Amino acid sequence: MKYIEKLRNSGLRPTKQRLQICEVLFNSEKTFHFTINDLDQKIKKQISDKISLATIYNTVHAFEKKGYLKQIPINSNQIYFDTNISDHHHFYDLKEEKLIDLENADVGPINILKKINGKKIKSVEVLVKLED
Amino acid sequence: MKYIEKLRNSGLRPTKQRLQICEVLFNSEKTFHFTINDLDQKIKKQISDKISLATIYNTVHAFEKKGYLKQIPINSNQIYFDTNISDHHHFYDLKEEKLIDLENADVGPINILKKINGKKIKSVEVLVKLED
DNA sequence: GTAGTACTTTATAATGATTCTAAAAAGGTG
DNA sequence: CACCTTTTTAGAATCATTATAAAGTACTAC
Repeated sequence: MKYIEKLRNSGLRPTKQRLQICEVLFNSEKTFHFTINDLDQKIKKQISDKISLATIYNTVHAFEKKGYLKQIPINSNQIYFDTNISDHHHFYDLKEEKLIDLENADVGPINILKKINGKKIKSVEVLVKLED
Repeated sequence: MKYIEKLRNSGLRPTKQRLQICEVLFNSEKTFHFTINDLDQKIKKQISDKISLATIYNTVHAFEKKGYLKQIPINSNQIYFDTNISDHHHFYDLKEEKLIDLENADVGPINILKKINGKKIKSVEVLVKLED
């Protein structure tokens, strides 16, 4: 299986559940945005075994920590994740409550002029809210 | 009282509670970031009357809708608000879990090249995550 | 392969922020 | 003041997320 090494290399045991979640998350043409609830539904559709909600939470957090998923900073009652881990940004359509990718090339270069002593920049994320 | 007109002009009755919350939010030299819990604490310290938590929620949402407060897009278990409603951005210190204002001038001009049909840009918000 | 250990999964309970409810209180108008 | 509408309130309800602790599984050494 193609995800066994990936998991092992990052110190995660390649359990059946994790491999199945990898299939759902990473085995698709396009990257996508999801909430835990979205993912739970998707798993129910695509996987015949049942995976407990707690495991889904654990796995998503583990994958995020390892850098296989990114959280999308947005105010919502649920946390949004992205399988696109490249450096990029988002549109947020307020009416449809939908996220749309915004590649780095679609945003001019961003230069943060202010420096904070002893801290370094980990990421720069742009959220563009859209209305009709 | 200086906030009576402000409230009346936006169609909100100037109740005792709303005026007191205005004092706490807007009667300070500097703008600040807060969660509902932060605000609740601040009110308890500064105001002798008790204001119910439900009223604080109602009022903050009403003020946000009227444009007197802004939500800060950030993934957290609590919603962060800002009394600084000018067009600006934020640093987020991951370790200290603290927000720091980033004026527009501290960020180079941002040019969103991609257009979405039938939608217009309402806001562009930048979140810069900081680590040690 | 087996034994031992550490990690993982699981169902369920607990937590905690936010929203809902419906009754009491207060503001606004004539 | 009398009336109607808006607002406040305490407490209950909701819902995403996290904690718990027992059972199951992966890995390592022999």
